[in-house]
Amino acid sequence: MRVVFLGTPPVAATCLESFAKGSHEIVMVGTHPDRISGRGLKPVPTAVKEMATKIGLPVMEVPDVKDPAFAQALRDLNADLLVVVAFVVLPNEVLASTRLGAVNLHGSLLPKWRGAAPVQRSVEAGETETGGTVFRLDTGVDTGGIILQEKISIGPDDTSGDILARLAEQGGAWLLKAVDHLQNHPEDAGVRQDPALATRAPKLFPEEGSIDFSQSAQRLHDKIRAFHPAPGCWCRPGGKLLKIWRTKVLTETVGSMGEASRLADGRVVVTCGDGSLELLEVQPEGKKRQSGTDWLNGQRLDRVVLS
RNA sequence: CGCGGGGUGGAGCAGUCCGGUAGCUCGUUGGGCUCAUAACCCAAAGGUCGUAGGUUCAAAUCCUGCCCCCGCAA
Repeated sequence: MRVVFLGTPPVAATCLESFAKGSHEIVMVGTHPDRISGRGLKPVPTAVKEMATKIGLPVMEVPDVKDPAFAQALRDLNADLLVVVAFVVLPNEVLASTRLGAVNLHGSLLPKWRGAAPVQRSVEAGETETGGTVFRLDTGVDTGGIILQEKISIGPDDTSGDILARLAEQGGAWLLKAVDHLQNHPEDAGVRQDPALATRAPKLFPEEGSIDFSQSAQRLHDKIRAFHPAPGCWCRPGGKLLKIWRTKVLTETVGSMGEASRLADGRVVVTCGDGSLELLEVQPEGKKRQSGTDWLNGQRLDRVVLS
């Protein structure tokens, strides 16, 4: 089939790479324009653009999906299907621009965790299982009929980054399978989602990563995993930002709540509301990531109040 | 020219404002103590202070250029 691929972040790029190895012809790759980003505010191409360029596919930058010119450009491509991974909500005119509409890969077991951050929210909730869903796009947010759904497990120490990598690894194959299916059954509208089971997965914001050490160690551990590798969880000992990247849940506690101190063997732990967290990897403002032990070594103190 | 922090033995840091012996917490190595140990005691090795110039009797420290790392913001 003639397909147009739409996507932006690294996960989508990895899916594109493996999807491109299938038998379908990718007639165009659409992605966000280069963004002013990073230190120095230079324009940076999206991961999808870089991947498309690398494997020699034509790229189209899409500043605004609601622009009629976009829908027209798609119609001109005379494609059978839009394959969408982590893009934006598409208007009807765009969905109608191909023969069979559009399919999307979403990082959850829909109808659970609809929205921008399904993987992060499921990790934060302490779930042990999630997955990927390929469904037919409609104008709602992740509401369309389900073509295919695959499960993956979430380990007790897995981060959002780990799960996203796993999804990206398999996403292309899932998309291929779904597109093959639609090629043979173009009329299949997919399995309807039960709205009663739907939950929301809103985007993570940096300020939401603030750590309250009165919460249980397990809950904080889940949150820290969810916010890894972005935007990160943090606290402000002495007013300066300290990111907490990796932790381990311990039952033993030392010192008072919110206080980081050294165990006899050198491990650094902070007491929480229920249990404690060993600080495996932290990052002071303006510094590189380092082990909790290294960090406390440099503090010239035996204990540091984190919050 | 978006804002800001940083580069000092293997690691994390102090010292820089107010130039004058290279310091702290660890790690490593050797020895000791111990039934034993990641604990404790003793000792040792290990540093062109990012880099190139400048000022000075003297520069980690003051001045200038360059390289590299990171946080915020988007």
